[in-house]
Amino acid sequence: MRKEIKRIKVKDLLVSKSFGKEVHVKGWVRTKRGSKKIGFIALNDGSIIHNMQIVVDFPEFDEQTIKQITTGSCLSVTGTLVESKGKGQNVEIHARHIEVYGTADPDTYPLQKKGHTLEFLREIAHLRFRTNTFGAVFRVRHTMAYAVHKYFNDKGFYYLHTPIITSSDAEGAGEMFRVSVLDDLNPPKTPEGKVDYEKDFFGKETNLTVSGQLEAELAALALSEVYTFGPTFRAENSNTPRHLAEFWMIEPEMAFYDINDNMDLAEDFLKFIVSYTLENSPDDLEFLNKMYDKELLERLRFVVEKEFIRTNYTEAIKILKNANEKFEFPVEWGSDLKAEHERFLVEKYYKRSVILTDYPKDIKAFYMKQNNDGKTIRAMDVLFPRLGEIIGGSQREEDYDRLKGRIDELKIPVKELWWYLEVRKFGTAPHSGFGLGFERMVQFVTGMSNIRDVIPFPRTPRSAEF
RNA sequence: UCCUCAGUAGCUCAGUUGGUUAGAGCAUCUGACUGUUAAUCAGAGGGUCGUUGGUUCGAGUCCAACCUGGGGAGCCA
Repeated sequence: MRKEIKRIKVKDLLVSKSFGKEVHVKGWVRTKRGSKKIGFIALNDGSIIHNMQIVVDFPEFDEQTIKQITTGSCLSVTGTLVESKGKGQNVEIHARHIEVYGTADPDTYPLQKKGHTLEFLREIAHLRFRTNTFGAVFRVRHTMAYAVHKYFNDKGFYYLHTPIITSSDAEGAGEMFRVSVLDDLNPPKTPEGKVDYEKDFFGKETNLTVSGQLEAELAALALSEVYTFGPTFRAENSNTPRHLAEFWMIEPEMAFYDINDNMDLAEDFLKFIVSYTLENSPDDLEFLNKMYDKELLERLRFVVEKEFIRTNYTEAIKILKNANEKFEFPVEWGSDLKAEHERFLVEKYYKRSVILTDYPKDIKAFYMKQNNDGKTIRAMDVLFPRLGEIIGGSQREEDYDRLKGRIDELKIPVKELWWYLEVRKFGTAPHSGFGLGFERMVQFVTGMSNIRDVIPFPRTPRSAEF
């Protein structure tokens, strides 16, 4: 029985200087090439985008083992770490012993050495992690998720887990997925003939959450600063490269923050996420820059370095009206900005990230703090190049009467929201918050143009495979 | 959901005004090569042309519906 040497990750071996030492590495074969006598295996274990080159003197190994080493197979290799004689890598391993953990039949294994389209890889999402691209994307996604927690933790925010099953559809943030255990063929009915949700698991109609904001506000009015970071669900029939039915959203909520504090936080937060990722995932970002988007790194640095433009909705309307630009949708004070308008402001007019504030109250949610002009509310949208709105937020209406008034105006059922109103009755405070779609941020940082390529297993209309 | 483009070998694509037996590159397999870098060179195998129906002597090609995917729009994060 051979004495087992501890396995070392490729990432660590590539910078190792322990030449001449016996090492142990495990991973998946990207390519095998060579002649009858000598072979080269590119081995990747996901720890880094780069591969470890394994040099094999074929005559020293039995033919059966060598035959099993094909693209996609999984190996455990022991050998000597040496300085590479070839160009393209600094170190390599001269194999002494190879164990094949898992074969990958070349006739049926769908991944080749050559590049594949992202569309094809989406159909084999269970295997696409093994490509350079998706390895890079999901390592970057991790780095960004970690950066989110680090940022808020360092600032004294508490990570709050808001419910995934909810009974309030108060925000009106979109169509919801119903959660029910009722017999779908023969549900209990009320005397009026409607489905009787009193008989359902929770005794009322429940859905998957579309936002954790309302609950986060409750916590903020006690813990001061909290944030959520969790799955969010929208049953909208949206078929675009920017929408998912299941996505991850980040929602900080802060007591004693006004709209300006809120903007400061949003800008600082976005810049931190980008710069942290630039610093901690340089190899992956460089790869994505080279393969998919030649201006990616430049754009990321630009976001970090340049101050965001801050202006208000009314000013934006003026600019758009005076713009020498043909828009498909008309620009009128009171109507919401369309994607074309947002992109014009960001990409053509200011050529900067933009924060717009003070939108007309009728195009925004009921909970936003009303300005004294009676027409606008203290909303803020952060607009990014390519993506448009990446953050939507506001100062919240903390005044009980004004909030109640708005709820009544919009005929929102108060009975579902008694708790939300009650925190305005007891020790209310000015407070603010915003929401960020995590995948959209990952899109921005990785340069991936389709949101389905930045979440491991995308859920979209008519698609829930894997 | 609307508009638009596409679906041909495992992958990426070509296929003329409708006309004999549907092609290429890569991948795969076999062979050659003692240091390769998406290795190279030679040969071989590989197809219900998305599905169904229609027009026609004849359909990969024309028409219709549907399915799947891309892009744009709406909804939104």
